[in-house]
Amino acid sequence: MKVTIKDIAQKLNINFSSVSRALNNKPGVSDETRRLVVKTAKEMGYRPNVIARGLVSRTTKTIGVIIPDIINPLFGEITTGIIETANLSDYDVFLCISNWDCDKEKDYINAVQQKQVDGMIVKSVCNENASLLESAVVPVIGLESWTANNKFSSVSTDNIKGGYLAGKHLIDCGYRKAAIFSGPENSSASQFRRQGFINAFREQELHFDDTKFCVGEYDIESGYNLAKQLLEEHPDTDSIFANNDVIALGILQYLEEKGIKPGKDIGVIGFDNIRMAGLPQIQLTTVKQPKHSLGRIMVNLLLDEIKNHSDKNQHYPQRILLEPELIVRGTTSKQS
Amino acid sequence: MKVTIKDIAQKLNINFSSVSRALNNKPGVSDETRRLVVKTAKEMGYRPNVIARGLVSRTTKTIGVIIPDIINPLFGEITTGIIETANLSDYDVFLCISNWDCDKEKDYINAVQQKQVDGMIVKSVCNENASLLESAVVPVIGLESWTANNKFSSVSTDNIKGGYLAGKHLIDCGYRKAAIFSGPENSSASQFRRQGFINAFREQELHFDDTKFCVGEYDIESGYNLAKQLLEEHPDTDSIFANNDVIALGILQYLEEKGIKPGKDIGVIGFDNIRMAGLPQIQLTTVKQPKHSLGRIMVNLLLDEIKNHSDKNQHYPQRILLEPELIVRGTTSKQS
DNA sequence: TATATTGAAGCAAACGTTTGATGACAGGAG
DNA sequence: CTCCTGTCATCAAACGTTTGCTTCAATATA
Repeated sequence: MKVTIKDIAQKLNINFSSVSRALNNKPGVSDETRRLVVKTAKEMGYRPNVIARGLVSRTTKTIGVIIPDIINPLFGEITTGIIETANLSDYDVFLCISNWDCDKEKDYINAVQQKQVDGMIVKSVCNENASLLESAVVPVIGLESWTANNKFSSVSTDNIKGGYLAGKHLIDCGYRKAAIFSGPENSSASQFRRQGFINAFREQELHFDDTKFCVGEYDIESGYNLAKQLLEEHPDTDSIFANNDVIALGILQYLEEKGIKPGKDIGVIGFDNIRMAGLPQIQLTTVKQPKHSLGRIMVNLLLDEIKNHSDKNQHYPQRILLEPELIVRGTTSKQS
Repeated sequence: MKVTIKDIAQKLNINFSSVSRALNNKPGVSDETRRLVVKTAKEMGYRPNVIARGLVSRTTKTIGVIIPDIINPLFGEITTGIIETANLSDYDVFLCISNWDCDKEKDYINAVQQKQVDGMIVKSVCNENASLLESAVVPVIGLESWTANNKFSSVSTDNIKGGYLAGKHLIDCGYRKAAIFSGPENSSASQFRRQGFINAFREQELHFDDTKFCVGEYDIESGYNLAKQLLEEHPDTDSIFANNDVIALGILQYLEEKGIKPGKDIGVIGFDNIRMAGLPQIQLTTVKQPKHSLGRIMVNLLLDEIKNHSDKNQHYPQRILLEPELIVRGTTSKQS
């Protein structure tokens, strides 16, 4: 049976509030009773019921995390960063997987609030939920969800710069007929990456052919299918910027099957720098995101907002941008 | 401000218990008040406080999941299966990452119980925590943690059979001087895989050289390092059974760098069948685990035990074994 | 008409904590 | 000897629900 504060009090013939104060190191109990309480609490195997505590303190030391996918190692690493950082401050994490589904995301946003989380971190997959997030009763940190007049803070890799790095690198290598493979969302992330990419082309007074902006899913199959489709329709394409590494892996799969050599016959650059990208068999050129840092910084920001949540008026949404980094490997190379 | 059941009651000038009954479709309220309550509850944006509800119902509709690593896609897929299945029954998931650390695992086991989870799923990384799990106040399902006299149920791929499939396949291909690369744990999983593997050798009256049972971590680097070490010390090794695909990827990385052709010069077989294993550049022969099913079945088993948790006496720990499947790809082939 | 039956509403306890208010008692100052 | 101060303990309310019990009026039954 679960032992409560009252069980301890009864056993010691004292009032249960003394037990509470003793256990929480609050003043108002003599050293002797305190020692005694602590001792018997341990003996009886007492574990505070944090949900009862939460009822009165109105905090649960829990944050909700809503992400679209946990199999993609990008989110795996970000989530690891989130959980590790949260744990340092004794917070636990409700993990929810929206599976890129807008309705499911909406349900989760409501559900975690019902569970009285102290705050949430959301990688939103659609704009329709923006107002739901803005009207949340707890602080919200968005991952890659900055829009012009955001009501909540957001952390992201600098996607414009990341896109630019990708574009610039392709140009430097001599590629001129590039394509972009984007994920499904019309989120800021993919727009910014595209924008940065095109900026790089403009800067050199080069033209990016908009018909080569291809939208698919964020998975291997999609990369494979888009590559097939694109290269059949536009065989002159000389390079592809995949919006994430998983898509790029799909591209590489198609190229391998067709005997097209990435880096030689066609340039491929990804985004994220998941671990697989560095394998010698893959050697994917990519733009690195500081994945663990993203998680860590989001949590720190969130905990800070939780702390100051009472004085609403002094809350200004922040936008934090982390630096991307170009990682050059074998799937791109100087064209002669 | 958060709106409570009492706010609604006050607005409607009725008692708050009627509101509760109305909202929960319990008898004892007239249809008219029920309609009225439901309507104003919606208008006022009422969201039940599930933790207060949990205090009285003594359940939280939450399960704790403790796994060692979320970046490995194996656990990513299992976790996805867990979360999706749990959600179907309106359960949420506390996700904890032990990072293969025994102490951290212990802390988590205690922490999730304090948070009053209704049950937990644990992939334990060390035997020391067995008693902690057995004395848990809530049902526990182990992932790959069956021992002779288990007190809690456990779900696992049939690792003996999986090991056997791997061994048999290597033998069928003509490999005779095999090595095993194991993860760190002395858990049942790795022991069973080894045992099955050796059974296959015994069955053919072949000898497995025990000095080639190598213990490392479950990551790419470890696979790389073990491969380097093994092949320098035992250059006659003709095949390696990696206890998971990530280790195998590390092996392939080493082989690639050395110009050794997997499947031709040396056989490599993994375990899990993560998605990367099927990439044409990788083509890793492996033993497939039904990852999503593992998650699903663990949750169903757990929810069942939660339902019947009251009558302790009729609780018999079950052991559920799922079928592994050999997936033959390019890193093994018939030797002449 | 008197009594039993029903249905709807209200009351209050309980879940396990935290915490402000109150009380008892001792020791020190005047 | 009285008054004040401070320490430690108890009391009780509160957090937001659920739920058993009671009350009350209206209706049905005899």
